[in-house]
Amino acid sequence: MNKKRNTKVLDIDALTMAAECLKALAHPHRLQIVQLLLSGKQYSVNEIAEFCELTQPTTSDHLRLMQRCGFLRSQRNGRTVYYEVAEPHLEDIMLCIQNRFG
Amino acid sequence: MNKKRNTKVLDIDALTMAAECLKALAHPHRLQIVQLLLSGKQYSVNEIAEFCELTQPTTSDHLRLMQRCGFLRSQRNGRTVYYEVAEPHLEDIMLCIQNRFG
DNA sequence: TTGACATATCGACATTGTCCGATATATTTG
DNA sequence: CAAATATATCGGACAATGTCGATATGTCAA
Repeated sequence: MNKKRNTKVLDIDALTMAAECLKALAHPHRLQIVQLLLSGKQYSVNEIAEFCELTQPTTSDHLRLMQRCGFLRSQRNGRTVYYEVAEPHLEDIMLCIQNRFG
Repeated sequence: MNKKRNTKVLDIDALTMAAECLKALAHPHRLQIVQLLLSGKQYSVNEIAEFCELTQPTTSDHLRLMQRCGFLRSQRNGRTVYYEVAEPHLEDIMLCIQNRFG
C-alpha cells in the first residue's frame, strides 16, 4: 500500500506550484532551450544565446528562471557554465507538447 | 511512411503557439478548473466560480481564455452555459502535472 | 596583477496579466 | 413587456513579466 501513485487531485497550493512551473515553460524561447537541452548534451550560455538569437543577459535570465524551479542544472567548467536538463519529467511534458503541435 | 509521428522537433512558430497554450494553463485557478472539468461532467459558470471562490466575471475571463485556445467548449442550455473539456490532450498534460506535484 | 572572456545581476521601461465593479446581453417567467 | 437570473464584456487599477544596456563577478592566461 501507499503506492502513492500519481493521478491525485491536487489542492490549490500544489496547483499554485504547478502553475509557477508551467509559467517557466510558457515562453517560446524557453521551450526552444528545453528542446535543445533534451538532446542530452550540455550547452554553454553563449551557445544557447546564439541558437535562440537572444542577447546573453536575456538568455541568462531565462536559464536562471528554469533553474529556479528545478528544470535545469548548471555546471561551471573554467569560465564557461554549461546547462543541462535536471528534471526527467520535462521530457514527458515536451512529448505532450510535440504530440499536440508537431 | 509519412506516419507523421509526434516527437518532431518544433520550430519557433510552433513553439510560440505551444507557449500560448501553456500560458493558458499556467494559473492556479485555471488548473483547478481543468481538474474539475476533467471529471467528465459539465459545469456552469456559477458552479465553477463557487468551486474556485472567484467572482463570476473573473471566472468567465478564465473560461474564455481556455476556450480561445481550444481547451474548453461551451454549450448553452436555457440561460445557463456549461463548460466542458474539448481537448483530449489536456488529460495527458494534467497527468504529467499530477505526477510531478501530487 | 592585468587583460580578455564568459556569465550574472541590476535598473529602466514597455507590455501583458489579473482582478473587480459596473454594465450589457441573453433567456426564462409572470 | 417587465423582472429575474445567468453569463459576457468593458474599463481601470495594479502587479508581474520580458527585454535590453550597463556593469559586476568569476576565471584563465600571460
